[in-house]
Amino acid sequence: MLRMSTLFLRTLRENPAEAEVPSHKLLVRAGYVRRVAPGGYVWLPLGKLVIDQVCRLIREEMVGLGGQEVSFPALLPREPFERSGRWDEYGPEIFRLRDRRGAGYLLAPTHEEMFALLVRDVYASYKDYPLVLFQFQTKYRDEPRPRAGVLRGREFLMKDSYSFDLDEDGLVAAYVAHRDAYRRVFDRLGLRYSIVAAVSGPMGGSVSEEFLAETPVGEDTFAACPACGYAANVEALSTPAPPASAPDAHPPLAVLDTPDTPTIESLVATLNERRAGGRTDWRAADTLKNVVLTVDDEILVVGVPGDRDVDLKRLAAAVYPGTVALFDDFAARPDLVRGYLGPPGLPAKVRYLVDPRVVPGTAWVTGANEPGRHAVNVVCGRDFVPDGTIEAASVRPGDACPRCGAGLDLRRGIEIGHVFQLGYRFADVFGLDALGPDGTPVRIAMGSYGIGVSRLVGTLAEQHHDERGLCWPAAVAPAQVHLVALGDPDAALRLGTDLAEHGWRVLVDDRAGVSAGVKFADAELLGAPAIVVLGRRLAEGYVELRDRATATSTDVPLPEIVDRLAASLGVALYPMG
RNA sequence: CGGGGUGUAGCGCAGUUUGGUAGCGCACUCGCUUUGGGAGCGAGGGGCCGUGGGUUCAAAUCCCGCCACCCCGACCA
Repeated sequence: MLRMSTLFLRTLRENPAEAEVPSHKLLVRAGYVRRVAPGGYVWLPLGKLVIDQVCRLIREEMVGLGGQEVSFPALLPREPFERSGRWDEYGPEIFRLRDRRGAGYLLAPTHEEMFALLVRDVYASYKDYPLVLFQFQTKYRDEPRPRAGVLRGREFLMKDSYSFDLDEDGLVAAYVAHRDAYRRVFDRLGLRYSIVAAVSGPMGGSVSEEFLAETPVGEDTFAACPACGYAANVEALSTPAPPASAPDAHPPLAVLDTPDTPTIESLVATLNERRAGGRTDWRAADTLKNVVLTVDDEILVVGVPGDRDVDLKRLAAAVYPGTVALFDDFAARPDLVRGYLGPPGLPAKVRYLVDPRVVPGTAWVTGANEPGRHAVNVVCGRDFVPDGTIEAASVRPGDACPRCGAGLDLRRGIEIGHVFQLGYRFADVFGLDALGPDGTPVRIAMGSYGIGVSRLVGTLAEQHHDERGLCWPAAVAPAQVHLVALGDPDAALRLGTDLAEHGWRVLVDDRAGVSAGVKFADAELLGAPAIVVLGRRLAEGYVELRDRATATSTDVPLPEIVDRLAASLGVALYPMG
């Protein structure tokens, strides 16, 4: 039982100036966290209780699928990460440091290497597998821009687990078990989320899905199909290609003078003014926009329909692990005519990739590679042949679902979990084998599965709050019952002790000399799901039971309060500690 | 990385234009009153004015550098 009179807590009446998103404002105002560094937060007693409850709940599910808990250091030697290539691949996101002898270390952004090495060193036989290990560990990533309180920090708590199997079927089974366990975790937390196809990034491997909690402040955009339920991160979304048609069905290519038309908008206006090709219905979608980029040090030109932009995140995912940047040194490349680029006549050595919508037989308006000139009826497959296709065009609501063709919705979400079938990437690097029954080594297939625990707390606050404050799900609330003592606190303390003995986490506001209004406001801000007021009707044997989420209240005879709480909380009970 | 904004007590802010010993609200301490929706009166404590340099008799205030935080842009061929 916690007592407000001694709890290390000071609520704030006003929002912190630095906070923008609701969860950040409320977690600071309600005294759950405080910022101590860019992207670094201290968890105060109430916040720590929530973290612990979330960990407990996740741990139950991980143990439930056969996982065994370990704990690695966050401070790791650099060699394993050099061997896997991620010392370089992760780039500036890794916090690197040296010890007094000059040896290289890092603060781990994730632990695949270490788990692969550990299992290799401990296990040797096929009889040892399958295996799932997990840990709760602080991760460090030098984010370019920490944001939104605990939603994107540079130091954060993660549950990461790793599966080790003798074959691909075993890996799939472990993957499915994790996916199911994650669904149970997030369902028990009352989160609204979607499981979406994802790109793997520095993890490598083929199959990966993200769990995205829907909220307007989310940093990930994903496409969801209202018809068939398909969902994918926009970075992983594939574009259905229209059927190819005969390239000869179009009039021959013609070059027009189109002065002062460096943008798609100005080009379309000019085409319509000039009645180019006898038409006045030219649209941006009739043009082919050619964007010059660099991938590492190589120049890449990407062609997308003119009504779309190149989405650098999608492009980066498509060319990973290459690093993408916009090309801007046109002065050094006079053969790349800025504003008037087109695929026929591009320098031969420049790689040219197009959006999947640009199929053979489609006709476009493009630059003619001369200042102030464009070409019409530029037909793919006749006038130019791209080097390939690439998923780089921006995704828009209504784009076709790759599975069923219906129009997609675009939504925003926070990545709260990610599951990967890594396959053999790390096992290959470290020689992770088991000796098989026939005496030959069997390479171990790995999976990697993460839940951002500290981010999850921020996400819960984001999805469970109202204008008065937080509103925790009972499963992880720092207190499931908040007792407000309006007169002498003795009765509340007795009831609190009683409720705690029934297994509830209880917070009693036993502060002396604090007005009822302040106590009510604090109770609503702190967000316990059930609030019990011991006030004016206590003498008659009644207390008032308030439901934080619905803001409804009823007077309940004192002897019935335990049953009423059990009914309204409706969850399994977990004793504090 | 670029642009904009902001750094003054634990929190929210004024003061900077026009240099002259640092203020308000909340929070905190003490006293009296009040006690079911952020109470009243009175008396207090607490600040290297982000940081380093410069100008000046004198700098929160003017000048230069740096750091941090917030927002926007990461952008179109």
